[in-house]
Amino acid sequence: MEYNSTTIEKKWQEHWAKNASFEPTEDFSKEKKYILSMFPFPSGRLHMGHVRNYSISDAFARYYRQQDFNVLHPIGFDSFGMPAENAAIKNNANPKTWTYDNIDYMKKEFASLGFSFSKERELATSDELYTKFEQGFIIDMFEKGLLYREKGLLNWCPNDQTVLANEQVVDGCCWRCDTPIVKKDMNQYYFKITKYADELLDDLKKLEGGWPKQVLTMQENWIGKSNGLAFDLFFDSASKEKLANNFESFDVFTTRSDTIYGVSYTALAPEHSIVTYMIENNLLSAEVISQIKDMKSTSSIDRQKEKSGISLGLDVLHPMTGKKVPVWIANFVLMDYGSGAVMAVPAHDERDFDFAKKYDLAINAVIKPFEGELSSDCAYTEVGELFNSGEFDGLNSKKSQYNIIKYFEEKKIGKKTTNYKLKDWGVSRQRYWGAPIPFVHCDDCGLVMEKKENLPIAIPEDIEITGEGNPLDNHPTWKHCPCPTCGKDAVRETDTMDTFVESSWYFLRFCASKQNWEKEAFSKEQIKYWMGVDQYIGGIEHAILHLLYARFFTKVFRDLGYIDFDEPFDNLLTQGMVLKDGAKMSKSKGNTVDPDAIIEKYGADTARLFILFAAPPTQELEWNDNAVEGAYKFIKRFFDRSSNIVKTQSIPLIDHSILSKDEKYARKKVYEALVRANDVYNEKYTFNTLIAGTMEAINALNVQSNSDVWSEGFWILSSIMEPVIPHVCWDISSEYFSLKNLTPQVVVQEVFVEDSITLGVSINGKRRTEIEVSPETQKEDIIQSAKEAASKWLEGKEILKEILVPKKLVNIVIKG
RNA sequence: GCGGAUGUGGUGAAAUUGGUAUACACGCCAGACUUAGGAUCUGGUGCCGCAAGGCGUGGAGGUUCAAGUCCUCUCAUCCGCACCA
Repeated sequence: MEYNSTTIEKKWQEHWAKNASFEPTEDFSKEKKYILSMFPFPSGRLHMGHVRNYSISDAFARYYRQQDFNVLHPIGFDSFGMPAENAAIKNNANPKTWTYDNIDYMKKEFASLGFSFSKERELATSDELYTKFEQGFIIDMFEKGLLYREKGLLNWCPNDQTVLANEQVVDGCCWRCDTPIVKKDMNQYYFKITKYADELLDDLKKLEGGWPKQVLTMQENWIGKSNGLAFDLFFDSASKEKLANNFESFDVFTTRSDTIYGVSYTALAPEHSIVTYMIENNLLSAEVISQIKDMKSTSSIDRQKEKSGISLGLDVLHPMTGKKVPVWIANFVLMDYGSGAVMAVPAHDERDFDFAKKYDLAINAVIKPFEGELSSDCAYTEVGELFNSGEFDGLNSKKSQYNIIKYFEEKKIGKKTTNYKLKDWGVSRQRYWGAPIPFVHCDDCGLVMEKKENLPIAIPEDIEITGEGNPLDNHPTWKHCPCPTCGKDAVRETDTMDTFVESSWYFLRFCASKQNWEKEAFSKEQIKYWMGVDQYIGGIEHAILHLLYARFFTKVFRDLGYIDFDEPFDNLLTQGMVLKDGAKMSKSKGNTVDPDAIIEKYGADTARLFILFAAPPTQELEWNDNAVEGAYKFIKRFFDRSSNIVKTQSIPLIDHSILSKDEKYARKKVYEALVRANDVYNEKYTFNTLIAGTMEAINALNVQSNSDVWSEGFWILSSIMEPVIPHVCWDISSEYFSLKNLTPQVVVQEVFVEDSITLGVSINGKRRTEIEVSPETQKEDIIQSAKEAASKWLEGKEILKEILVPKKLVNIVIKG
């Protein structure tokens, strides 16, 4: 029979659907594996990145099913978000219709690729049931003080007309549409992720080994913990007077307490409250005010180009010397880090140095190198010896930090402080297609949470999407509701949640079985059994955003008593990108390959085989049409050779000793592939080598004709390849083995016993020739024959040493 | 600047973790079968050299009987963060 991918794949996809082959059991006594790939946004069609992602997770899921684990391999859709709304604006479609149509299409694509997802637990985060549970969690978090509403300076995307979290601002631009963001002062809801900063940082240690180093480092940098000293700088009396005694002092933070004696000026962020006060009370000239305004409206990228500042005409008193120190505004001081004010030590900080040079400010050196001279051309930022530092003179600068912080603490003028780059997670979005934040604004009661029995607060479907303003806000009736507390007329919150809220707990929802699907988000017992995720697979682009938020939610849910573990994902595999012509596949570059077209031409098995064969999963994958063709040819050959199998219900018993050399070699290659397969699925994840091993085995089988060896070979090979090319393997397996070989395979050791061994012979480590010996040959005899074989190179030379590496080589060390 | 990674044939990539470098595949070359093939099959294919042989894992050193693998320095590329006080 000729290989026909379409009929074979259709046949087995129908079989799997009919038999619900991939549903996990509720038998919690079985060992489990939770295999999860990051769920897709329903953009309309799968792209090759998706195919790669799910081909990897499917290989794991199918392997562990064969190994008799209870496997959970769920799929869902991260279906809220702006593209749905943008599509609606563009095509005058309804976001819900658009989304669910896309989901239906993508589900068909999943099926046509043969992915073994659990169907029962399929979900879309825009489902009202999902919203209901999520809003319940939000209320719980609010009650615990982990969600709060506050006015703040926010990242605003003028194109998407919404606020963005810090994590969603990439190079000063919107992560979605690349529009430069602007700062906007408005009310916003925040998750108190900073409360967990230390734990999120410390627990990265628990993930070592299971997560790629790169991701751990990125999270560590993002949290950005630094230790230092915080203290107040007090104004002198003239300055206090200027400020009408509204300000006594301001707070600064430094990691370089050792440079305290070198402070020669201080700098405030242009957004600092003292600056704002001075502007509002006409303490600055019109020209200065306009300069500050310019500074504020400059994007963070442009601010980096050149340092600029303005003297405020104020002085503070140096905490150690009591000398006057001028106060400046500087564009490089960021309002959202520390207190928005710094002490400046130009002698030992490059930024401070540049600024001091530009504005001709004093440069007071207080650290000198242990050896050599201090240069005045640049800031000396290395460790050295303190001088001009009062009682601390002569100390090692690094070590003196301890003494100086201690001094501040004893005098009660400052204290040891830890700062983080991590900010609270702003979650409200001024958009329609999201889960409403379940709060109500009441004139009498203020901000009130919705009652849980009223959940979900679903979004209305009869909306008009114009692209201007928030459709929820514009809806004639939706936002009007009774106050949950006093019953008076009140107004609903019209902000919806960041879609990253949905993806922060979907992996927990997947643990819920269909029985209690409606009743509860998940049960403790189910969570206890299924979590943590044994293998999580997704793109590196989520290294910070999603993966940090999901870790945060896990810790919050633990503290709320829903779960009792700290980390959600035991192992993380970050797949590489799919490239074509050296660039990431993207519509804008026009270098995409449509998975549907590949499936139609070659079949899903070919697509999956190519993707897993062309590169290890963590590396970039370069698309190559010829190599896809090659994968197709291999499957055809694989299928074609299966005609050599004799039908059997169990693996054939073979007397190895009577086999020919070729037959023995073929068996060895088959079992080598099996050994490699176990290695790959359990440890290395380099599917490319497993596939290469199978190809070698087929090549070796092909030069012999023993039907038992063929049958045994296919019994094993179609088992280990099933996770990769499931359709053709099920077809062969059902035709010849009644599917009985899709089980754990036992490695037969006898095939590795060789009749003779080929050893390389090296002289001084350089390979010269080889010898063939029987496995029983004694060391002396082996070396003797090695010498004979290499006599040409040994003539007249003095032998210094003879080394035998069993089964590998002989190395003879000679003089000269 | 800080951090993380990666450098192996014409190409994608292997190398049992210190033991015969380039498995497997793509491409290319030759041959067979063909009216023909971009189908199939067989063989060849790191570089230099007629050969013997020499050279060869970004580069330079080092450790070792033995280095793609370990150490030191260095170069290049990619990714992330970045005026973070």
